[in-house]
Amino acid sequence: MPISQTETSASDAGAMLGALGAINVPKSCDVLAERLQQQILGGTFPPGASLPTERELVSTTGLGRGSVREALRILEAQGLVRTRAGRYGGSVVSKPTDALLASHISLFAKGHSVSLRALVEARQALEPMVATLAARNRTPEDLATLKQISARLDAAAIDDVPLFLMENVNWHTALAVASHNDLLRAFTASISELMFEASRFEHFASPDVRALVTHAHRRILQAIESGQAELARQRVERDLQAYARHLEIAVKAETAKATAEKVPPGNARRA
Amino acid sequence: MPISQTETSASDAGAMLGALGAINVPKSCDVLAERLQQQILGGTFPPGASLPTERELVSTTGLGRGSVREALRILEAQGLVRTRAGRYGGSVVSKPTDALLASHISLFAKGHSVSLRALVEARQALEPMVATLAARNRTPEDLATLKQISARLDAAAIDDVPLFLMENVNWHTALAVASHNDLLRAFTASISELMFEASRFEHFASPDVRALVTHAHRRILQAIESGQAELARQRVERDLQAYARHLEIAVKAETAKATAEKVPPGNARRA
DNA sequence: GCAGGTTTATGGTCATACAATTGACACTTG
DNA sequence: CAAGTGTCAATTGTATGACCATAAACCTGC
Repeated sequence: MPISQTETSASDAGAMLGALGAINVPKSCDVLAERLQQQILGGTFPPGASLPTERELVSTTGLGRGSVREALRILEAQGLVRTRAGRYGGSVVSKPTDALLASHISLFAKGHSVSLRALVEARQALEPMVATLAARNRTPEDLATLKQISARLDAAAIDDVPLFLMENVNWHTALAVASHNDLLRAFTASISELMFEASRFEHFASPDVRALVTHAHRRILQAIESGQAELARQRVERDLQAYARHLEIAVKAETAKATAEKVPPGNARRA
Repeated sequence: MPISQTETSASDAGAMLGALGAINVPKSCDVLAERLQQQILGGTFPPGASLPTERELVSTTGLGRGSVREALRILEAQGLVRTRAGRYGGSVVSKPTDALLASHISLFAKGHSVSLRALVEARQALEPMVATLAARNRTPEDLATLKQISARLDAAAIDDVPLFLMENVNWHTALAVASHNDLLRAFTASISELMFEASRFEHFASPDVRALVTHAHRRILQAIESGQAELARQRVERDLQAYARHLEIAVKAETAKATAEKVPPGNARRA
C-alpha cells in the first residue's frame, strides 16, 4: 500500500511544513503492541519464551497497567502470545495457529458477504496445486491418515450426512497437510470450513452426490499414493468442476423453492 | 429448580459427569468479545452502526470497564470495529479490510517461516485463476487502472528498481481487484506483499528479468482486455514458471555467495 | 516418599479519577 | 450574513490502587 499521508497537492501556503495530511495519534496500547510484535518477529522473544510480566512492562514502559493489558489482548488476538494466570504464568510467545488464521479469513469472508461461488472459485484455484504438491511431498503418515479418513468417509456416505460432511472437511484438510505447504494448508482448510458451514444450510448432499464425492476421492488418493502429481491435479480439477455443477443445480433449486414459497399466499406448506 | 452447583456428593460425582477433560475458564473480556462478535455477524449491529458506549456496556454486562475495553481491543484487532475518541465517538462496526487480513496472513507466514518456495507455489495456485476471472469479470475501470500501472511499471523498469518492484506489487493487486473475487483478491495481494518483502533482500531484479516481467505483463493484459480467459491463464502460468526458474537461480547464487563468504578463502568449492 | 496445606508471584477484575479528544453549537467579528 | 473562534459536553484514553483467583513451588507432618 502506498504511503497514505503526504498529499502532494501543496499550495504555497505552509510550504515550510510541507503538505501535512491527517495526522493519526496512536493509542499507547497500539504502540506497545506494535513494538512487542517487532521484538517477537525480530527474535528478541522467540516462540516459547516469556514476555516480561505485566507489572514489569508497566514499570519499563511507564504506561498504566490497563494499557499494557490492552496491548497484550491485541497480541493475543494476533496469535503471537498465549497468556496464563498463576505463579510462573505470564505471556509466552507462540506461533499463530491455523485455526486462528482460519477464523480471521472467516471473519473477512462473512464481513464481505463472499458468495458461495467465490468460495468455489478459490477452492478451484487452491486444491489442484495442493494435490500436485501432496503427490510430490506426502509422507507415509500423510497417506495413512488420508486412508483412514477415506474409510470413515465411505462409511458415513451411506446414511450419516452430517458426519459425511464433517469427514469431507477432514479429508480436504488432510490433503492440504500432505502438501507440506503451510500457507496453502491454512488457506485450504479455511475455505473447506467455510464451505462446510455454507453447505449445512443448503442441504446439498444427496446420495448420488455423496457417491460421486467418495469415488472422486478414491481416484485422487490413488494418484497421490503413486506419486503421479499431474494425474492428481487433473482429477481434482475434474472433481471440482463436477462439484461446482452440482452445487449450481442445488442452489438454483433452492432459490426456486424459496420464491415458490413466497409467491402463493395461503397454500399447503410443508407437511 | 435447575441443577445448582455441587450436584451430588463427591463420592461418585465423577461418573455422572462422564470423562471431563481440561476445563478452560474463559476470561470475561473474551466472552464479551465473542458475544459482540456474534451480534455483529448476526446483524444486530450492521456495518456502520455504533456499538453501545463503553459505560453502557459496563452497566448492561455488569463487567468492569477494563474488561469491556479489552474486549473492544480484541474486536478492533479482528477488524470488526473502529474506535474513536471524543463526543459522538465510540466503536463503529466495520468490515475487516484487505490490509488487516494481509497482516494476519503475514504474521502467520513469518511465524511459520514460510519459505519463498512455498510463497511461489501459493502464487502459482492463485494467479492463474485470478487471471481467468479477471478476463471474465474486468470492468473498463479495472482495465484503465491496469494500463496506468503498466505504463508506470515500464517506465520504472529502465532504471528505478525499487519503484519497479513496488509497481509490480500494484500491478498484481490491480489484477486481483479485476477478478472481482474478494477472497482471491485478499489472498493474492497478501502474497504479493510478502514476496515483495522477500525479494527486497534477495536483490533479484536484473535488467533482463525486468524486461521479461514487463513483456509478460503486456501479453497477459492483452489477453484480459480481449476477454480470452483461457489464454490469460496460460500466459500467467508460463510467466510464473519462468519467474520461479529465475528466482531459483538467484537464490542459488545468493546462497553460494553466502557460503563462499563463510568458508576460508582459497577453498574453491564446486558451485 | 508423599499427601496435604501454605506461600507467593502472577494475571484477572473492578472502581475511581482525571486527561485528551472531538463534534455540535453558540458566539464573536469583519 | 459568512467565516472564523470559543465553549461545552459526551466519550474514549490513561493512570492508579486495591483486591480476587490461580497455580506452581514450597513446606509440613506423617
